[in-house]
Amino acid sequence: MDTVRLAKIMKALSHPNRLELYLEIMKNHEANYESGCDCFISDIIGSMKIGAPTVSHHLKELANADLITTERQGKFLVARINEETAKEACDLLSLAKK
Amino acid sequence: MDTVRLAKIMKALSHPNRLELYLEIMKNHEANYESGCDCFISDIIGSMKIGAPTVSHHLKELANADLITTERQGKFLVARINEETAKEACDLLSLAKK
DNA sequence: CTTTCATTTCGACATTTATCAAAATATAAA
DNA sequence: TTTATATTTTGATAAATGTCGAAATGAAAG
Repeated sequence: MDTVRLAKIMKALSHPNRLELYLEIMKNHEANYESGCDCFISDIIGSMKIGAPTVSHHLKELANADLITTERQGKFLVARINEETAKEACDLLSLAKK
Repeated sequence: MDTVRLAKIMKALSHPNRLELYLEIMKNHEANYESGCDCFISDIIGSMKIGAPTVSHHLKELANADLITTERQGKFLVARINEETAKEACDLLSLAKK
């Protein structure tokens, strides 16, 4: 992985509200992994301190960094964690703790 | 670890030049771990695309996020990786790949 | 078809930030 | 003490960014 791409991933997680959004999606991801349920953005928006336009903007940045994927299901938007990207970023940081 | 602190760590690694600086320190860190040598900033500056003032600024941000520590040795500045911080950040990302 | 609800786009604004040149400081060397 | 080298501070500037309100779009429901 090149430096620019890794920096992009880090940047996507560098803002408190956006990181919180990512962690929230991750929480749903883990909770619903076996049940097969999905993470609906509409459920998350209510619990966050920022408005819907800003959430939409942050979701695009997370998706643009390949940290999540999104898909529309009818009226709603569903988000999923891209495990591979998180793993790549983590692997690089891991070099420091060897 | 709280969200704000983790975001701060990510932010410190979110700029290509600053990330490169961190990785460069890490490289020295690993190369010199056994020999006990240190990472001299003066050696790094020449190989980077940015000037000394900017490097100094980035080092402060890395140190402020607890990603590195710095110490003056005579004329020179020495940087060391704080392994614990990298591990914390990595552990959080690891949640995604379980 | 109209209404309602979820999401996105647009336009704007205030804040942050990366960078550099120039000056200042710190420390070693001559 | 003077000179040379490494780093930091200051001041300034251009660019990026997070946020919101209002308007637009997509899709289901009545």
